[in-house]
Amino acid sequence: MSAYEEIYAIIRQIPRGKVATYGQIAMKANRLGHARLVGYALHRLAPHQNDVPWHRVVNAKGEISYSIFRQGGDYLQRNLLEDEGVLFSPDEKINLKKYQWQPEP
DNA sequence: TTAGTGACGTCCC
DNA sequence: AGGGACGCCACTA
Repeated sequence: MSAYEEIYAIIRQIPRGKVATYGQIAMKANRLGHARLVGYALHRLAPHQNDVPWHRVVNAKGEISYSIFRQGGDYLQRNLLEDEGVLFSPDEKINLKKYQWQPEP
């Protein structure tokens, strides 16, 4: 089981209507402080891995982080989240206080 | 085997 | 308050 598969497994646990931050996932994957790995794992995520809710992963500020090379991707992610009931602030941010996933112990 | 790369987080002005 | 710089590890060619 590679480190990335661990990360994917954790992201799969994010419930519908909630979001998680990269740092949060890194922490649960026993990779404290390695948020970049989480980001890279998602970058490497193949399109057919539809069981991984990648759109529920945002940065620590509650903003959408997406590859700048994929144009329009941010719009797609926002759309998917709004579909699940996650509302955005006027400045395109998510209220983490309200929507951040709090993993069960 | 070595080097390059990549969806972030945090500290310091 | 806002912006800039650095660090970190896994994976591919």
